[in-house]
Amino acid sequence: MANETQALNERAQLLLKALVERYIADGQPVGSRALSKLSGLDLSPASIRNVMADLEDMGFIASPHTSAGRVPTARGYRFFVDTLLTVKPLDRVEINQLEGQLQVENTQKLVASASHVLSELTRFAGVVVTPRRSAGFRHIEFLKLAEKRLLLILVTAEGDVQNRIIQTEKSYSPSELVEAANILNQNYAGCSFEEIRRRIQAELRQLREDMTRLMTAALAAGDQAVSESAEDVVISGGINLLGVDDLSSNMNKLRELFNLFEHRTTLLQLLDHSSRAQGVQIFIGNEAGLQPLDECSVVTAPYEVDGRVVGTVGVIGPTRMAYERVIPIVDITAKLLSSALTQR
Amino acid sequence: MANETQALNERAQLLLKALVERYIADGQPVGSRALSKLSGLDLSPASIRNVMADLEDMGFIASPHTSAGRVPTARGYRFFVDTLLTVKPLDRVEINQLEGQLQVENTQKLVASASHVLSELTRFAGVVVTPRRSAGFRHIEFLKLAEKRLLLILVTAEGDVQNRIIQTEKSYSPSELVEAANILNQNYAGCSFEEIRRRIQAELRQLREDMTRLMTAALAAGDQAVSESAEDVVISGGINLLGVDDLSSNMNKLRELFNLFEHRTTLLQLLDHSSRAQGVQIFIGNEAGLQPLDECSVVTAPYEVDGRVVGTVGVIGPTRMAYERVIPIVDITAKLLSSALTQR
DNA sequence: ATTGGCGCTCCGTCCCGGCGAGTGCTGGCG
DNA sequence: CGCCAGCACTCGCCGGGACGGAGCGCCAAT
Repeated sequence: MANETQALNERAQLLLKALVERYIADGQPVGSRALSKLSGLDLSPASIRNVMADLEDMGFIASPHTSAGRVPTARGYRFFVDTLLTVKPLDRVEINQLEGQLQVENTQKLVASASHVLSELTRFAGVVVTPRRSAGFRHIEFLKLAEKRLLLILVTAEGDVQNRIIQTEKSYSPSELVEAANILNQNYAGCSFEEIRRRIQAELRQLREDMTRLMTAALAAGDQAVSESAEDVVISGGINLLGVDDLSSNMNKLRELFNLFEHRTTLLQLLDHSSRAQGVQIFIGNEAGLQPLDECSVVTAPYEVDGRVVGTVGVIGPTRMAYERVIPIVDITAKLLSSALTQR
Repeated sequence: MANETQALNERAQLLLKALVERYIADGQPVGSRALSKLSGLDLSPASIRNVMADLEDMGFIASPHTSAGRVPTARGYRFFVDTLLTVKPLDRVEINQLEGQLQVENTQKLVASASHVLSELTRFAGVVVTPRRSAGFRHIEFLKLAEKRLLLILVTAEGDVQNRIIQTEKSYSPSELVEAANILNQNYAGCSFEEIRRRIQAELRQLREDMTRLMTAALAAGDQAVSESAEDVVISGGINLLGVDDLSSNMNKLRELFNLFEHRTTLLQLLDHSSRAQGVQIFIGNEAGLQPLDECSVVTAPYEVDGRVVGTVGVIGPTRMAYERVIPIVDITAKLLSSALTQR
């Protein structure tokens, strides 16, 4: 009677599955009566109730109050996604549509559109962690805007472009600017800023002092530009969560959630953490360890460039979400993003 | 008795002012009793009621239901901001703080931070229309990413940077790329893409065909990059509106509002429209002509570069907002943005 | 082991009445 | 004629009580 703490016979699993599916479908607590019809098993409501009582004891389901039906707990969802869920992969047509939505013009657009696609397809919030950059640059360029005002343009190793305005102490001529850029491009492309700064002191003693100063200023600005835009998380369609009744009933919860969205760093930690695993990963309710998310699930997948993981995509929605749909969407989006970035 | 349709004697104005101020302060309908204490006038509630009845007839105030106090109508607010309101300008300290929050590293950051500052200071939604660009470019550059894959970098006349990936049919050598960039920079910097495309056909017949093809491709991509990023509106802190009780009670209204935020173009029209006027402009409730905004006010001000209006900043909040604070904030932000952009 | 039946618990809804706030009106006063 | 005290009236906002429905747990019968 008491040693079924771990075991879960087939019947119980079937019923749990039916219950979760039903609850996901219409959001109402599921009663024994409804379950007896749905499950496919030929059992009376009374028998079902016994099983449900067991499931409740084991912590898979719970009743919101004495006489409502049962609702899956976080643990129930966990078991569901781990062993009961059957995901049907997206068909070709859907994948093509999805791919068509990605804007490949440049990295920023790509990331933004990926996030947007996730939110559109799931009608929840889409998140994408921007790709980690390697430390160096591929190309650097100066452009004179005004007397003592330069525009620094910097192409990262990944092929996206940063820019920054630099104030200088003296006015450099266009040819000086070209020269400085050439030196940097020819000798130091691909090195980390840290490294360059060390080497430049030693190697360029023969240069005029003002040139060295220009270059150090440029390197500082470049370093800052790259590190500042380092890792960020792009969130789309947070507004969709307003339309989710599970969440929009708790106005306060909702506010906490949106506050979390503003504090990017916290979210970043969670998503970064998940980029160590491979494949789709799911955090249900408090598993994420973030209180504002305790009625939410986060479905994530890492994406890569040339086989190296550089970021994470994901969806944030209510625990009561259609996992069998969301999971493949996140999975495919990560793969499409990987391949779009790898062609660079 | 009936010909005060337009006139509004001093007493009525004073009472209207007191009523609006009180209502803005605590959001409760204001009764005659409260008003008699607040107004400063030595009048009994009964007399006040007479005046209030007149104000109601004239459409300045209304009662939510038979026996609540009165609430300003859109027309009431309008009269209030037009003739009763006394704005106190921000003091130096606040202006300095505000200025410190603007991130001048580049145009995108500047615009984003301006929008953010607006939302932080007012605790409503901040909006900024990105600066209109002139049609041409200042500098153009090609960078080879892979065999048939180029990165096009384009600095606009305003000094900000666009980038775009171009697929080419043949593989160009680095020196060819430099040559093409030089031709474009030396001959056509500052011209509109339209104009260049016309001239290039005529003037460059002597060039090899593949060079012309490269340049036309670059021009097309550049044109697209510039026109696509043409005018957009950056919204910050829309979430703040969740915390505004006036709005968060009507879940549906709120959703409509956020939908509006997603449809940037509609908002853009409104804000563009307002950039024709000069100085701070206010749209109260339905004055904006947008149904989702009928319980909101929009406070806007145009900003300029070198004396030419190029965009608009603004705040979107509930009609019940502290206009005397919001107006100077929007005003100053527009001015700071103007001066930050003009120094380029 | 399964099941029908019974009693119980709890939620959601509706209805009702009291309370408080605020109004409109009237008649009296300076 | 302007002002004001008083009064009756109208609503919205609770809080309490009744009712129907859904669902459960338990038990006895099969």
